[in-house]
Amino acid sequence: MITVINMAKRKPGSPKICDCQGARKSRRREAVVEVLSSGPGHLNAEQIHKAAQKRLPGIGIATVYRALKCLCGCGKVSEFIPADGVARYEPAGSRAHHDHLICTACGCFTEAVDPEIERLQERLAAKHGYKISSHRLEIYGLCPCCSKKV
Amino acid sequence: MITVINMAKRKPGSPKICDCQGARKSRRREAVVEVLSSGPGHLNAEQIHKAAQKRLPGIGIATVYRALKCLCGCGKVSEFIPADGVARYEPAGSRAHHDHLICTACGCFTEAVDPEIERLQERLAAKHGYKISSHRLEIYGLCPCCSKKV
DNA sequence: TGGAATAATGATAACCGTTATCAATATGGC
DNA sequence: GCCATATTGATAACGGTTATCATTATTCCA
Ligand SMILES: [Mn+2]
Ligand SMILES: [Mn+2]
Ligand SMILES: [Zn+2]
Ligand SMILES: [Zn+2]
Repeated sequence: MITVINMAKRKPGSPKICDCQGARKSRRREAVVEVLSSGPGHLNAEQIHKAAQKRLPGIGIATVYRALKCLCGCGKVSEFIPADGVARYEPAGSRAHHDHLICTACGCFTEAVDPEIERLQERLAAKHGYKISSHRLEIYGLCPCCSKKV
Repeated sequence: MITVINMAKRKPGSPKICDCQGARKSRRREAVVEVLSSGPGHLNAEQIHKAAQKRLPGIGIATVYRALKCLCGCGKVSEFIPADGVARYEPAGSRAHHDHLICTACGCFTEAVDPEIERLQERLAAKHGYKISSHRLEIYGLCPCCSKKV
């Protein structure tokens, strides 16, 4: 689920949300964006931090978390939290919605979308009188690679 | 996702998994089962602890967590972790699989199943060469009650 | 039935991902 | 350059969960 930051509730003087919100530019946020857009998707904060340190050796983990919140807030990045409870991040904005197949053996992520499933979710929600704002579908199992290894 | 406890890896002398596994009977585990089977579903550990204390005033939170792990391990209870990261528990065993509609306003849970969605998930997984072991579908939005209040 | 073996328990420390705090630093408009 | 303030890094705090360990409860069998 994408963390939506409520702009209205921000205290004056607190950090701006992102470049697109009139905030100042910073090399750290740029580094985080570069890591996300160049590396493989579905990285967690620690992995992003390590990758960012190769570009900016002194960057702290708190700054990475702040940048991620920032970038999620303005839609450049999307966050999702799989069953292990550790948030993963992937570039968003130009990328379309998708669900995830997650391998229980190697932990890899495969992106997938079934338009019919998406439609049926709307139907299911409507049947129960719900107005959908978002959904989360994760399928756990063995990826093709790990299936062979058994 | 149900936490599966690997019996083969248990060290000798460590607590047995559950009554059904040859473990000793205990009033605390019984109390936790009673709370789960009598109360509303989708309670978290803290809520279960409070309810259990009304039956057994001295019961500790650690025992509740142990009992829940126990009961999940032998299939009497199922655990799922929604987007807030806090595990919820509901009686399982006799109950069939279902997905959840979760209200973003009041936090209530509605259980729902669409057989077609279930089938299409299998198809989607097969299309990507996955062997499904489990899945998680959560739909977030406004419940009928909260929709009216806007 | 009384112990011995050991499983279960409660208190609490530890853990881990994440967020808050705060003094120091970087940025941008003038 | 100067000032206002946004950003930063170090680190403490947080919240849910798990590990530790001494004490207590349960089971089994002599
Ligand atoms: Mn993805
Ligand atoms: Mn349920
Ligand atoms: Zn795999
Ligand atoms: Zn509601």
